This record gives sequence, C-alpha cells and structure tokens, in this order.
Amino acid sequence: MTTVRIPAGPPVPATVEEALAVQDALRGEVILDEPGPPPGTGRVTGVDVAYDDARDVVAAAAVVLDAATLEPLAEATAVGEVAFPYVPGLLAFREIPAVLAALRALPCDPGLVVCDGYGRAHPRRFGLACHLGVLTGLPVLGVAKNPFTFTHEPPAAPRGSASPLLAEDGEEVGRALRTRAGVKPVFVSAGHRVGLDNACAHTLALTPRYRLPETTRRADRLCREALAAATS
DNA sequence: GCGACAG
DNA sequence: ATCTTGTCGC
Repeated sequence: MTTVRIPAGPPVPATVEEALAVQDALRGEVILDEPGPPPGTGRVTGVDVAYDDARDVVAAAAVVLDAATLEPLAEATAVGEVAFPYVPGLLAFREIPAVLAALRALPCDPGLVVCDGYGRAHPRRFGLACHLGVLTGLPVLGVAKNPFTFTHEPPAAPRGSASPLLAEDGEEVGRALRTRAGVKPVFVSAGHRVGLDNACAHTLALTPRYRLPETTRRADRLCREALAAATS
C-alpha cells in the first residue's frame, strides 16, 4: 500500500468569496450528458477523508475495487495539514487536496470514483463529486448519508426503491435511494460524466450487504487507520 | 437578523 | 467529521 504526503498543492482559496468564485468558474466544465460506465464492469474507486482538527491533520484514502467482484485491487493514502475549514457548500475545498494526492498515489487507473457527499445536489450545483470530476476528468458520483437542504418523499420500503431529491425550484438534483429494505435511504447524485440513473445503478451494485457502498466503507476504514497512524 | 446546513 | 456504552437484533 502506498502512503504519500499531501504535496504543497494547487492553492486553496483564502476566503469564502474566493471559493465561491472558483465554483462559479469551474461549474461550466461539468459533463452531464454522458451515461458513464455500466455497473459491474472495470474498476470502482472509493475515496474518503478523516480529520483531527485539534492537531490540524487530515488523511485521505482511495480504495480500488473490481467492479464485478467488489474485491480490493489497490489502495493508497495521503496525509497532510488541513487546508480549509468545513463550510456547508464548500466541502470540496476541505477534502480535495487530500483526495487528489491519494488518487495520484494509486498504481492503476481508478475507473469510476465514488465519493462521500454530493455532486449536483448542491446549492450551486457543484458539490464535491462535480469538483473532483472536473479536476481529474474521471467519472465521479456522490453518495451522501443526509439530504442536506433538499426535500424528498420517503422511498418505498423495498431495496432499490427511490424518490427524487428536489431543489427549491423543483429540479431533481439527486435521488433518495433505498439500499437496504426498511433502512434509511442514501442520497445519490451525479458528479461528472455519470448520469443519475446510472449513478443509482452503481450504488445498488455496491451495496449487496450494507446501506453504504463497499467503496465508501473501505475508504472510510482506511483513512481512519491512516489518520491514527499519522497521529500517534 | 437567526437558524439550517454534505463531511 | 468527531466526542462515546451499552444494547437490541439477525
């Protein structure tokens, strides 16, 4: 397994105003009219980040799975200093430097990337999954655990049931998707070069046993381990 | 003006 | 995200 130091990277915005301007500038680069790779083929990579704010340390993990078997093929972690505070709507600036470093440290192509949080389901339609997609050119989708500010009707009880995640203007920005019968749904949205229907299909393919995708479960575990190792 | 608000 | 024990259930 590869572990890298987060390189002194692409300058992080110094203010909220600058961050908003960056989102404005990059939003037009998002590709929304590609369906993306079909589920169960090629590779799927989960990315996640853990923090120790008291010590100002951040750790990211990228875990590559075989999309057909969900068996791990490769993994990498990156550790460094926290570069941006958590601000709702600006999560990407906090997570992306670490995530990019972990992705670059992988020994193979990531294929489709699955991240925690949102893509188009975002106040300015440019969440983490969109941002990461534009910066890497990779197909990316987002799976979040909460509906954020968006509204939805509870999906029917069976696994696979879904209901639209709606913005104020009525636009469907994502979907509440039931990955386990009778269990709280997850909130799926397209990021870059992946359609919403396909994003949901991928999410179901990645949840044969648990509510959250295997990609995020594995990446979550790995980045916590990396953080503990870096902190001790 | 105040609260809510992905991780 | 993170702080945290036991507990109910398959």
